[in-house]
Amino acid sequence: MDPLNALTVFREYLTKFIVFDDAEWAIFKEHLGFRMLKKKKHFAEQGSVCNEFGFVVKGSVRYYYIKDGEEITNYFSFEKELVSSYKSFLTRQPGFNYIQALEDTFLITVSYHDLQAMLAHPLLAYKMERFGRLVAEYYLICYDDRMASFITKTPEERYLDLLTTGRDILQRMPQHYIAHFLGITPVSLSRIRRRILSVAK
Amino acid sequence: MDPLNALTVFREYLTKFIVFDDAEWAIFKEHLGFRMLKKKKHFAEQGSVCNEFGFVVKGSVRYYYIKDGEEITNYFSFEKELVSSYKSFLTRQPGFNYIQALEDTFLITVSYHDLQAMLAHPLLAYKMERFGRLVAEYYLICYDDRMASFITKTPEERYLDLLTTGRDILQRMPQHYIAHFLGITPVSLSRIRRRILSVAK
DNA sequence: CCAAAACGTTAACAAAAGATAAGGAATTGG
DNA sequence: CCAATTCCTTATCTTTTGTTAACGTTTTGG
Repeated sequence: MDPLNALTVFREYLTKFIVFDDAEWAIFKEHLGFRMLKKKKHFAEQGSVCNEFGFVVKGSVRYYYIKDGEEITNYFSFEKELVSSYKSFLTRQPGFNYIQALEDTFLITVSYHDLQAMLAHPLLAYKMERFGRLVAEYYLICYDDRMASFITKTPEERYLDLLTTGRDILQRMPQHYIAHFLGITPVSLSRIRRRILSVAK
Repeated sequence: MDPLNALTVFREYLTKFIVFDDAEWAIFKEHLGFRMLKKKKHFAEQGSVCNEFGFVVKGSVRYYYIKDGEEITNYFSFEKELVSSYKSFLTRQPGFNYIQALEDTFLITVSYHDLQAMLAHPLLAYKMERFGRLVAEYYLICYDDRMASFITKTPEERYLDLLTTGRDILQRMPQHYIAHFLGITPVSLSRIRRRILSVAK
């Protein structure tokens, strides 16, 4: 993956939240890192403080917890999405979840230290605060939608929703990860699929 | 409720996120509203754009959806907490949930229009962006914790957690609201309680 | 290329949750 | 103050999910 091209992709993505002029971008750029994460390697680990957030240029990751010795997948990120163990990153406390590359994954990263430097930089501070606000609001809304689906819908309904909106997840993730993402066991998801198929035909 | 005292409480609460000096506060204050919400009256309604966020000075509210004609309670806010139908407020689209006062509730409010004015005000813009970022990050973390509990825990475990951390909710909310908040039916919560009692003794 | 691991389905049984209804206690609203 | 409503529990029955295990298929990694 060509870093120059990756930067272009990232800058384009950021316009969703904020537009940096060339002078600002020149400074911003200097605070970025690049990271190649081999398949199955971790971006964040339980018990460790997450020191960076990332932007997926190519590849994908899953978020998971370990409960009773078992991995429970919680979330996924794909190309052109941000990645971080947000709580740990923001609070500087050890995190509870792992983030793992599911294929060779190329990331642009910003360390906590560099983010603070940009937030304190006279020429960037205002836009960085705004950027942070808009990103946090964006993810807040995502969480709100997801919480609502857990409160008001059955696992089967959540799976049906996913069928219409979860192209990447459905096509690129193994089913047992999807099951935990929906809040159920892999066996249960397999049964739901059969139920749906038998109704459909 | 005395508005002057309420403003003092609100200013103190805000220091959790940001400290306004007297000049800034003088401007900020002018953008606030006060609202008395009688028991059972709504702060936000399904299908309407939520035009304000609030700060609960006294009282409490619940958030709920209507699904298949039934009310499903999703969340609560008590004294010294913010209230809004966030997604609707932020996106200016009709919201999906109701917010209802559970007792006579006194709120300090900020309209979307006033918030935008403050975000655009030269003397406030920077701190308001920062304030917005920190608030959104705070709630992001709350959502993250709650999602994690739905993915990794059983309803019984979530109720046990609530017993240690949910004083306000347990003492001030009827049990059938708490049940939906935990993602289960009231009948099921009643059974869980019995199960716990029979184990405890 | 092959052995090992991972994956999805199915079955059988147990545990839990949903739906419905009934009864009694507590609350409420004129 | 009293009738009506709301609330919680309990019981019964149905549906769904969890658990464990087995089996065949696919994928993986040396």
